[in-house]
Amino acid sequence: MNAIEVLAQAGIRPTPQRLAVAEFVLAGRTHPTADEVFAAVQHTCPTISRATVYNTLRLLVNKGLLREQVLREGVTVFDAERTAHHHFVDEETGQIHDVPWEALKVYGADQLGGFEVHDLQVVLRGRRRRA
Amino acid sequence: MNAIEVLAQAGIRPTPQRLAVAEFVLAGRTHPTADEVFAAVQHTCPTISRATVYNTLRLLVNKGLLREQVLREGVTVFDAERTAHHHFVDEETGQIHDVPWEALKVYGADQLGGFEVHDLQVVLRGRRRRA
DNA sequence: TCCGGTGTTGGACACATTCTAACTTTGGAC
DNA sequence: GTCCAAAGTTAGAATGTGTCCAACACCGGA
Ligand SMILES: [Mn+2]
Ligand SMILES: [Mn+2]
Ligand SMILES: [Zn+2]
Ligand SMILES: [Zn+2]
Repeated sequence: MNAIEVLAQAGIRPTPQRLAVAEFVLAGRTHPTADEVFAAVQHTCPTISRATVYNTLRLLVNKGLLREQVLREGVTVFDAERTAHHHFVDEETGQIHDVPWEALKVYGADQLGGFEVHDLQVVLRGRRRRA
Repeated sequence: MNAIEVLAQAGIRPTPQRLAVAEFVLAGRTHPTADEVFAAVQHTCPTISRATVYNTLRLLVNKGLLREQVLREGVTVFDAERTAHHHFVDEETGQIHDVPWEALKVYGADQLGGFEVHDLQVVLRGRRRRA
């Protein structure tokens, strides 16, 4: 399913700007910031404005096609992977890597009295080992 | 051990400003932002500047007396609890609650090939059940 | 074709944080 | 006790991320 179809299915009118943003952000598994999306999208859509990038990202988040994650200081990153998973943050490069849900087991969350847990993830920080 | 002793032990000259910040931030188990520290500290030290609050917080972090946490969008929060623990973020109030390390068990982190994990925590988001 | 709604744009604004440059305080050296 | 260099503090400027706004452009149905 290509970007046009994805937008159509979500009831989003597929303007060139929205297509450019959606194609970039929904395809990769990097965890780009809004500004990284803006920079990337300018190649295919040179006149796009920062406001439209922010508007489109918010739209995609509200429609459930994209998730926001609070993983880096001072910026929001966007995540096209919508199924539950964990994150490893490389403290040197800032790069964020997905860790599959099945790779880690977390026990005890359902027994935390007083907390109604809507979302849970393990956040790991460290260095990615060079190959 | 009071704040003066803590600062002395870390080799930090105990100015009135630093004492006010340290007394507030090291005592509580809330997870205040820099601005919340600034507001709180003005009661005891009305002339303190934002720059000094930021300087002192960074100093405490660098000396290992305080930790920074990336848990809320757009702001850094500070954490006086230096032993490993997890966090529950109330999505309504923004309040952050500590979850004891022993309350949750995480398995599999040591088998993640390619990642050198320096730090690990479970981040839970949801609503705190009202009593 | 016309028109109202929708989308886009650049710049203004808001907020968190860092930087800067001047001023103040401090703790020895003498 | 005086003096000085180092350390600390300060207000405000600068930077960076994100939102808001008002004007303009586009589009789809009457
Ligand atoms: Mn959200
Ligand atoms: Mn840190
Ligand atoms: Zn992810
Ligand atoms: Zn904590």
